[in-house]
This record gives sequence, structure tokens and C-alpha cells, in this order.
Amino acid sequence: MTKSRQAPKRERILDVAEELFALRGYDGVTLRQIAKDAGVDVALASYHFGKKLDLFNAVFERRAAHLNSARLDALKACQASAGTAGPSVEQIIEAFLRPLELAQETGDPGWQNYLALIAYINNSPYWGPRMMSKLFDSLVSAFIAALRDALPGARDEDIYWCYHNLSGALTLTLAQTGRIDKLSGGKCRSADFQAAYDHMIPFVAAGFREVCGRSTAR
Amino acid sequence: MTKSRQAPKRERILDVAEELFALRGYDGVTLRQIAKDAGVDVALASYHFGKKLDLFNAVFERRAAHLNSARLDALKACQASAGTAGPSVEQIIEAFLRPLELAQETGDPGWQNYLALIAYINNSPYWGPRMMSKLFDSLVSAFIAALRDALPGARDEDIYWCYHNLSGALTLTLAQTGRIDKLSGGKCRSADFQAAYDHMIPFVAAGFREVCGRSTAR
DNA sequence: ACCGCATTTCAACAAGCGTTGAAAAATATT
DNA sequence: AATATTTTTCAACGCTTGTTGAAATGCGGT
Repeated sequence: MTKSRQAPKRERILDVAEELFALRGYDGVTLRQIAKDAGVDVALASYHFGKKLDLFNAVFERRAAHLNSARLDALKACQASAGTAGPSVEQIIEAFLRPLELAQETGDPGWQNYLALIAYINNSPYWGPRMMSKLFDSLVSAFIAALRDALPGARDEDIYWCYHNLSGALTLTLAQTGRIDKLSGGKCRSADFQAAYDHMIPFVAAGFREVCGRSTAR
Repeated sequence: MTKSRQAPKRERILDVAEELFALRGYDGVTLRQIAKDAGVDVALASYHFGKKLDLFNAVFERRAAHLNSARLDALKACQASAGTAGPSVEQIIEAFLRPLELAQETGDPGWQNYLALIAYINNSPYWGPRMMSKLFDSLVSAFIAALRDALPGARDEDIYWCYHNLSGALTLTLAQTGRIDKLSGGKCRSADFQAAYDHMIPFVAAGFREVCGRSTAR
């Protein structure tokens, strides 16, 4: 085994890149800033990851599998605990959102930067089409299918528009812009994901039912 | 009057800057790309607008007043047409959203780029705090106040979180990433703002009522 | 002690960046 | 027609960018 234990500098580059890309976007960050903040020579990023774009992708790939399986597990768990009728809309939305909060609770601040970075690409007309599909298509399809079951008779078009609204609300939450803090005069805090989801889950569930028909009340 | 009639090249720079900034963000666009696409020399942007950041701001200021007054007028109109009870949540949300669609119908494709640019800054942890407040705080406050009246007894915190969800759904719509087109297999189209708002209005109104209490049903 | 390999730094490159002063062209004023 | 002013281009600057090849360093296996 010539592995040596994982060099910490490689991870530090990823951590710093994650943080800076989330704040300023791909083009707003230079490899030299990343290297400087990581306390490393600029050439080291190229050695480990290749081109700048490859580093960008490496940041995503580091946590993608973990995040996706956590959310998928949450969906399976709520499906298993529900009877033959299947889980309610609330339960599905909850499985979609709560793992994002758990990731935060690991104490690793990198997760918060990672989620802000996902918000960045999901809202970007340039990066969205290039990155979102490969990262999240299969996950989203599973949740859409579950929602279809929970909303019998709903038109597909309506379900997708509702999911779009959910995705938008979530994206702005993950982006952590602090705007709601200012607007509310401190009554709401962007960093409080739990409060965000506590409000988002009933909000979105009511929206789904209103638009997709109320045949499954409660 | 030494005005000469508005030089068209100045406007072309703004148009191109608007389009490119919306697609790639502030740092993803160079003045040379803008100048090239506009068919002018790179120094002309500096002559008309000063620094790159000043051009960025000029793009926003060009349409801000028009957009804000259109939305504020829509709010006043729905308040005037409503009785002493005031407008419903739906009517307020409608006044918040529909002017964005009308702006699109002017046939000027620049409006679409402009709205995508607003989505970009609203979702950015860097630009959001620097630009959103000065552009939209007074408008948003007016709508929040109207919503408070339409939802008597609602807690302020709940109203702000609900507005946050509305803002997120709207932002992702304006960003025009085309993601919903792919996910839905073409059943939904990002460019169809009318369909987006047709779904968003009942979705959001139901969410507000669920979270902020249902005392004003219908 | 030496070797082989992975890691890290050093030094430099060609290209592209925002910005600027002065020249040229177009337009308005007299 | 001549002049003044605004608009546009030209040419160049100092600086930063991503990337690379070669040198230096660290380190486990023998």
C-alpha cells in the first residue's frame, strides 16, 4: 500500500475552493486565491486536480454520493414506515429536505458551503444545464415518482411546476444570502435551516395539494 | 442643447452587457466580450460608464424604476378595486408577479435578460447584500404590509418565511435555467412565464394560508 | 544508506484582463 | 464654412490569469 495517509493539503484545497466558489462563483475565484487561503503553492491545485474546471468538478464529486444516498435513504425510510397507501406529501417533502439539515449538524462547515454551491449552479443558466442533471436527475426522479403516487390524478405538468417552486424555495435557502435576515429585521435568520424547513414543508405541501388536487387530504 | 439624440452604441453596450452578465455573472464576462458582441471598441464602455462595476450598475438602473413602478401600480390597483376588506392573498401575489410577465410581452428580449440578472444577484451571497436592498427593499416592504393586512393575526416571522419561499420560487423562474424543461420532458417550458405564474400564484397563496393561518379563506 | 515514488515548490510562459491618454471621426453650434 | 463638442477608435500600459516543466522535498520499502 503506497497510499500514505490522505495528504491534508489536498483536502484543504477542496475546502477552500468549495467556500470561495460558493461565495463568488466559478469565474470570481482564482486558483491563486484558493492556494493562498489554503496555504499552498498555486501549482499544487493543478498537480492534484488538473485544470481549474476539473477542480470545480472535484469539489462537487467529493460530497455528491453521500448527499444523494442520505436523501434517498430518507425517502425509502418514509416509504417503508408508511402503510400500503404510501407516504403523505408532507412526509415526502420532509425526506427531501431534512437530510440537508442533518448534513449541517455534522459540525463540518464545509457542508454549508457545498449546499450554497449547489444553489449557485442550480440558479445559473450557464452551469445549471451543465451540472445539475448529472448530479441530481436520478434523485429528483425518485421523489417526483413518490409525489405522483401521493397525488393520484394529478397532471404531470402540475407536479413539475410545483416541484419547480419547491426547488426554487430550497435553492434560495441554500444560497444563504442573508436577505431574509435584513428584510425581517432579524426575526428570521438565513443560517437557521431548521426554521426554514419548518416553514417550507407545510408551505410547499399546501401548494402541492392546492395545485395538484386535494384528493389526498392528510 | 448639446444632447444629440441618444447614441445607439451606448444602448447596445447595455443590451449586450445585460445579456452576458445574466448568463455568466459579473466575473464571467469581460469588457472585451461585451464590446465585441456590441460591435464597438473596448474603450467605449469605459468612456460611457467608467469602471466595469459602474457598467454593471448602469445595467440595473436602466430598468429598475420602470419595473418597480409597474409592480407598485399593480398593488395599488388591486387595493383600489378591493373593498374595505382589502385584497386577497391571491390578488396581492398576482400584483407581485404579473407585471414581470407584462414586461416580457413588450417584445423587448432585453427584459428577459434583465430579470435573469436579478435572479443572479438575488441568489448570490456576494451580490445579494450589495444590490438587492437598494433596488427592491421599498417595493417588498409595501407588499409585505399588504400581506400582513390580508392575513390578520399572522406572526411576522411566518410572513417573512413565506415571502422567502415566494421569492425563491420566483427567482428560479426568472433565472431561466431550462431545468424544468428537461426534467418534465418538455411538458413545462422555462420561457413560459405565464404558465409559471399560473401555477405559482395558487401554490404560494395556499402556502401563505397554511403557514400564516386560514382566517381569510377566499 | 539508498532508492523509487508521491508530493510540493519554484520560476516562468503566453494570453488576456481593465484601464487610460491621445488621436481620429462624427456631430452640433455659430 | 469654420469651430467647438461629443463620440469613437487606436495603441499601449501594468497586472493578473491558468498552466507547465523542472527542481526540491518528504517518505516508505529494501
